[in-house]
Amino acid sequence: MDARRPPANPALSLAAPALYEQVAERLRNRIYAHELAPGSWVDEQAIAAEYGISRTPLREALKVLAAEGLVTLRPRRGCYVTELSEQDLDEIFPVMALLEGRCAYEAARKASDADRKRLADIHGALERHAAANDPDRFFEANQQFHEVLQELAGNRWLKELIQETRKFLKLTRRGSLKLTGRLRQSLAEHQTIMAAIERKNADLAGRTMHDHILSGRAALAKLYTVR
Amino acid sequence: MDARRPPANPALSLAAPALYEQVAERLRNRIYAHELAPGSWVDEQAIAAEYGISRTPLREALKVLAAEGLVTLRPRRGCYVTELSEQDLDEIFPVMALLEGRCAYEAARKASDADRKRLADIHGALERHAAANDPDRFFEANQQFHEVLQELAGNRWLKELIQETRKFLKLTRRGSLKLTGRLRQSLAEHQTIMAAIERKNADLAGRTMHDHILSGRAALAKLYTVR
DNA sequence: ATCCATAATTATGAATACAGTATTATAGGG
DNA sequence: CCCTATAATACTGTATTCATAATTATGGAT
Repeated sequence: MDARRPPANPALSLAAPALYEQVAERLRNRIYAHELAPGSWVDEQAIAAEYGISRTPLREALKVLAAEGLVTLRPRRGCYVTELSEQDLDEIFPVMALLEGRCAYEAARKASDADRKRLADIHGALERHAAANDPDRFFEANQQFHEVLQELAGNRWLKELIQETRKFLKLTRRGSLKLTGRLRQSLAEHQTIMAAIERKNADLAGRTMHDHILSGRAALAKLYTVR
Repeated sequence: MDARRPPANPALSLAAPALYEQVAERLRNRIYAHELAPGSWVDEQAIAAEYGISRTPLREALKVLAAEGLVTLRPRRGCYVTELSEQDLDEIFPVMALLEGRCAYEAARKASDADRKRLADIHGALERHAAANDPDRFFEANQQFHEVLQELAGNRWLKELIQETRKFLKLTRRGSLKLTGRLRQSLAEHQTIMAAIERKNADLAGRTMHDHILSGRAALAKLYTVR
């Protein structure tokens, strides 16, 4: 493998995303929306036709999704949407709690006054949406809160592992925030986390975040048993 | 997306791996061996010709490697082997320490007497190879030890995150075990871990494993500065 | 001689075509 | 009537072909 090309300076590419990437993104969303249901077969020809593309970029997109774990490729059998078992969830959430807990710990350690202000603002939005009983916006603000923490933690790899793990959680049913009491409980947990961060108590921030995630697992479990 | 196919019972596939998978595996090994050097351009045509295949499965393999992070695909520019900076390593190792630490913790909690025996056996091999000053076999046994811990921890997702993170570490230079004293130090750390597991002290096992990984980072850093 | 504009080349991205295998349908026998 | 064996079909996996963008080479101007 000789360098027949120049070093090709590593300037960041801001080129238009490749077709396979766009397709992968669209498929991700359809999977998250359960429009492509867990366990179901993915019909290459049908989707290619629907998107007005050939199977080539579609298949490349499926390879990406397979590497992410959202679909499973069975040789000569085709592509199937990944299905998570209850046991999977019981295993994923603790890992998520570990990662997000560390994230909160690091964020609490490293946050500047300005950072804390930013977090407090988002937390304020969280409180408003909880008061208004608006699960969708609460969800939005919640996600924002977690993303800011990931930024503040300042570890690109930690962040990526979290986001990758989150992809799996997106495979599950949504709506646990709509359970009676869950919104309020989630808010209370966030208040504890926020308080720990403002007091610059990293250990406490980490621990409460850890428990917050596990609490999310419990809520999801209820969602499955209740209805 | 109607089910034009039957449920297709989810029997595990033991079919021959697809060509793109084999190619991905070969490329991974070449990347790990630095035969494809970090930062270098990957010549699709040359490799396709070398392997006697068309570009199609090769490109699919590259998509997989890109999703794993081993290569970077720049639209219309081609494929480049990922290059890790010192800062990347400073960020990856703590995450690895977190994951492996938890792994050791869980393994120590859950291990049966038979499991501890198995670990002790591998640890024994570790001691022999250290005494014989055989870094390569020490490396092998070391990897085995960690893999067994991952099994014992009993969390598929934790294991997968670790292995995925390990892929990145494989991008770095090997041979830190050949540094004078490192083999002995690594063994000493393993002895502490093993002792904690035998005493069923999960907290200690987790903490010592955590520090063991960070110690690996320090050794790697030396490798870069010394020579 | 250096720099810029333009032409030629080369590589990537995507579509189409083909081969081989798994699945489904059909026919025959128990 | 059901089960088995065989043929037909459909889909996946791979190769080939084509279009387009990026890179390199060439030639001319300053």
